[in-house]
Amino acid sequence: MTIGDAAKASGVNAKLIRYYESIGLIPAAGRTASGYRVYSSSDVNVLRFVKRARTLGFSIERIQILVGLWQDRSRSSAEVKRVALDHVAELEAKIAELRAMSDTLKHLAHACHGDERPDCPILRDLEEGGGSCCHEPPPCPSLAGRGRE
Amino acid sequence: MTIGDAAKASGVNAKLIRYYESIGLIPAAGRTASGYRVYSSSDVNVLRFVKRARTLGFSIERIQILVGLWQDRSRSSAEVKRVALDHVAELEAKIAELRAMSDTLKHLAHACHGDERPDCPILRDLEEGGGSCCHEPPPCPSLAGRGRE
DNA sequence: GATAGGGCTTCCAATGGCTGGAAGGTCAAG
DNA sequence: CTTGACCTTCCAGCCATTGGAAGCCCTATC
Repeated sequence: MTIGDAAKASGVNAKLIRYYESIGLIPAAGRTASGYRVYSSSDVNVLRFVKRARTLGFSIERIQILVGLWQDRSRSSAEVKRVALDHVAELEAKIAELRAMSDTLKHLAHACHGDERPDCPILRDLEEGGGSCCHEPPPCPSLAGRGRE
Repeated sequence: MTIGDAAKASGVNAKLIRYYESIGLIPAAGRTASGYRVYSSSDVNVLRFVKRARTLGFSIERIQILVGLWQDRSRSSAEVKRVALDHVAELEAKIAELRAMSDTLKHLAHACHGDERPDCPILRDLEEGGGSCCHEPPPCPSLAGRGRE
């Protein structure tokens, strides 16, 4: 199997296969006399494993660990589960971060008329650093210390 | 004000200020005779605007647009709102993607005993490409509707 | 045997949004 | 005058790819 065949069989781009080899995620493939990389069906299985893991958002670093565990018959499922749950924790943290951004912006956009007039709470928030998302008429002197230190 | 002062006042790293200048996000600062960059308090306001926009996850490209609208007195709030809602849509798409990953992994991790035995549904999923996350003997047709499509 | 095409090889560069370091100039205080 | 904190530029790296250029290999056709 050439790299192109392995790419088709695994769903991983030939270019990406070379990259994965270059960073040591997968072992260096064998070569023909003329220098072409040669792959077996078990190499393709590894590539598919990597592809699926990437689809689930695992970093290359964690995939390296997972591949190692996968090929280690004396692994414990606890080890695998820990890697997975570490990743879940990172995903959840990222989701919470994006969720906060989105909610803030939805709130601001909701308060924005979205018409031809220039007045806009979104820009006001960006200008003021988000300190006072609610832009009430009273000049709120209590906010004097807002964000400048 | 030197770049260090502007950094302190705006909360944007001096290095990042130079970077923002280099990519054209902010205009090139004035210089002293000896080549030091000089900033005014309005420059600091721009930097704070950029910082807040980055905090809300806006791309540099969109921040450029937002800064332009901010400084355009004849802007319409509709333009600003559209930029914001485009960004919200991207955030929501990303959240959905991460949510799907996280849910799949949580499901798999839940099914994993997490003990000293090597048998692990997480690795099985990665191996099989996620085609059959439920590896039960019965093909569980009742689960057809939930999130799997 | 020449040629055309596809696939393979390597290396380099770019993406986004920074961050770090090296090598050197500048400035104020002691 | 020296120290040290600041400033300057440039280069390189992070993550996980993707793209392109230049050139070799292999097969098929004429």
